[in-house]
Amino acid sequence: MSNYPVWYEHIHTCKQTGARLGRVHTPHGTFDTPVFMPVGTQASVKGMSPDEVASMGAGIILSNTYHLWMRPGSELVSKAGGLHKFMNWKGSVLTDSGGFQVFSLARPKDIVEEGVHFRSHLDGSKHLLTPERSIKIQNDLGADIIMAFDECCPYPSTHEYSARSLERTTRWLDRCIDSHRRTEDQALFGIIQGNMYGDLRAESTKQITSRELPGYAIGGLSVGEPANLMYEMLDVVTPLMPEDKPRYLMGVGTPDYLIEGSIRGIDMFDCVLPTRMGRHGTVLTSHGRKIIRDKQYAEAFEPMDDNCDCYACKNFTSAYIRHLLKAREMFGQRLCTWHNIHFLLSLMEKVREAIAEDCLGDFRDSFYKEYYGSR
RNA sequence: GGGAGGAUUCCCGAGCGGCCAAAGGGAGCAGACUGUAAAUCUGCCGUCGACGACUUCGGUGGUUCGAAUCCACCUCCUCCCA
Repeated sequence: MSNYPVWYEHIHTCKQTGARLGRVHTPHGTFDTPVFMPVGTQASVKGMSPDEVASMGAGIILSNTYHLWMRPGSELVSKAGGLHKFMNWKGSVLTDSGGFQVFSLARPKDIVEEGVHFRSHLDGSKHLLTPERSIKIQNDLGADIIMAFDECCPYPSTHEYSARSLERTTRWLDRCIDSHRRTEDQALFGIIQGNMYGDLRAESTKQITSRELPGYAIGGLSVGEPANLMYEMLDVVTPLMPEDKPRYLMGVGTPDYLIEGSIRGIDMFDCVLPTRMGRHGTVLTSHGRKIIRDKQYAEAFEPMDDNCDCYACKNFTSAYIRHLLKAREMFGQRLCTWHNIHFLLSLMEKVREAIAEDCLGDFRDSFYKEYYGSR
């Protein structure tokens, strides 16, 4: 069917919006797109067992090169038989390259042509992460999809810096391609950068997609810029991307971004938001965000979301879950996480149905009406 | 019966003459969270018509320009000796 270990099967394009309905095939199964990928940075979706995550319908999860490199070490994971076996996840896995850590780690970081000098957040020890090393680690981890080592430059950044950063990301991509050793069962995705500059985004897209790869990602968005700016960038980039490869918008996960991204032709999304927010006591519902920890839910003897059929909503009341959260019982965090992941997975399912029926625009309108409310 | 210590804002607990509406915790309240250094972080937390004013530190009186802080008595706790 394809020369790649991971390939995209296009099923339908929404006549109303142009959104893509598809299916991605990997060595560990297939999943329908647009898809939301829960994040399990340290080989675990925080608080959830793999069975629980799978039972919600997740076909693919994310994990992280940097974290697993620092602990327990990629050789150990390799010895264990790879990430899938190590964590007993039977679906697909995507590993991020550590590129995002270059951007997010709040400590002196030295970005040079060779790579990035890091200090471990665990013990302060010094390390150098390079494109070659990132790929080697990801080869050891054994995910189905691995990501190029890129530089995700912050917002705002100057045009000049963003341009230099973009060029470096492309050079790093070539080094990733050259050092990739498991091309038969691991698909390497390139990452488009360019910050918030249309011309740079276009240039980066041209450069990255000129390399023959099984998929492409858009990085460096959703880093604090206004929503309109992100949509503007997507409108520049997605039309320039090949139609026969999956398109992954990195780090995006609010319901509105997922819908708007889908409309703009994105196939894959990931975000820590549902798990982190869940642990912090906030849930996404069909009626908008609810800080379930707040006093207003103290006597809410009803589900967090009356339109939800997740384990938490089917079995427990807001009042009970609020109590668990206030009492710092971990089950409360688990239930909120459970609900949030389920919420986004089921949102994507509805998005896919709407694409199939050529009415994603209508779906968006009715979803927003309910989510943001007119109350 | 004798001796010693103590009572501080919801709780614990600093403070020991002015810089004290009173440290610091906890609890409470509100908010943030977008390729996870995040079971985290931030703000508020005496009252008010609030960049100022007013009422507080067991009670009542004193000393002092000025007291949660010093003195006297009272109330209540705790501990030690009989």
